[in-house]
Amino acid sequence: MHRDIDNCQCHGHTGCMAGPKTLPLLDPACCAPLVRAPLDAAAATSLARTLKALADPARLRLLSMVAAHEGGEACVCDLTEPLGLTQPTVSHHLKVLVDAGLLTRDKRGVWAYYALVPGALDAVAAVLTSQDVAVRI
Amino acid sequence: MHRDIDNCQCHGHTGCMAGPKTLPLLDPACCAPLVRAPLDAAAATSLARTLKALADPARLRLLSMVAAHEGGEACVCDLTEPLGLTQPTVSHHLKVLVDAGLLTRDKRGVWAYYALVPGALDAVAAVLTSQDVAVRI
DNA sequence: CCCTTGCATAGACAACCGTCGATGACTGGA
DNA sequence: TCCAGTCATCGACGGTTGTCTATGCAAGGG
Repeated sequence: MHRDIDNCQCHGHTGCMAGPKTLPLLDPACCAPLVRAPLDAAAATSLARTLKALADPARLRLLSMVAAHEGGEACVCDLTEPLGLTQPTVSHHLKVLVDAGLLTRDKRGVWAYYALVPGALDAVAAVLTSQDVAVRI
Repeated sequence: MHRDIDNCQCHGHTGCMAGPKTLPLLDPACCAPLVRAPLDAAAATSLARTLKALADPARLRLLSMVAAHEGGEACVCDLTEPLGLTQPTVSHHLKVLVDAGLLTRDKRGVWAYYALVPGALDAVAAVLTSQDVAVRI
């Protein structure tokens, strides 16, 4: 019943064997898909931290709004009004997403532009799914 | 800039055009991957509810322990001791996962057997990822 | 018919979370 | 130099959550 955590095959998703600092919150969970072997406490805590950042309606909408915005980036003033929340609340949610490694923040002049971290959401999805997937494009 | 929500292509993941009652919490988010178009409030709330059920170390470990257990099912007494939590707490977490549509509960005699809902985690992963994936096996 | 076993529920409590208004910091013009 | 605009931080408040102990309920064996 021993499962091959050691003999891990990474499927090329971001954050796996890609250096020391990429997606730190996801690394422990890397190569240990949820349904293949029991998670140890550390990996569970790490993955839960990332999922907790995602598990909020406002933050999910922020992610999708940033992704759908022209240029793949948006500043706070673009997001406040369509989201229907105050500017401090939007800033707070964006900070949570940045801290979780899901968004990047780029301050240019007076504006702060937020953008998706490429592959971050895919890495979360890869841990959740049991299917061995092939990227089509 | 109009994105094709109407002209939706389902990739065959569970809960999509598969009847009225399968995975109710995921249906609103179906066919609207996070990064393709802005989520409306209802879809965001629905997806957040499912992710909130996942965003806890104990529940993540429970999911993986149930999946890795022999026969793909486990009763509460199998999970309490390795998890290091009391029996009421384990029962509470299992109820949260059942209510989220991620686990099934089958009472046989004195024991309650929990098992993964097939495709439930894959459906969550499919919403999170932007990649058009092909199942290999 | 009792007694043990497995599980769910109820109630309580501390910790955490989402939201707000108020305020401060910084940038770029007039 | 002052002002307007953008954003982050602070402090506060109500609601939610994870955990526990205590208790109830059902099944099965003496």
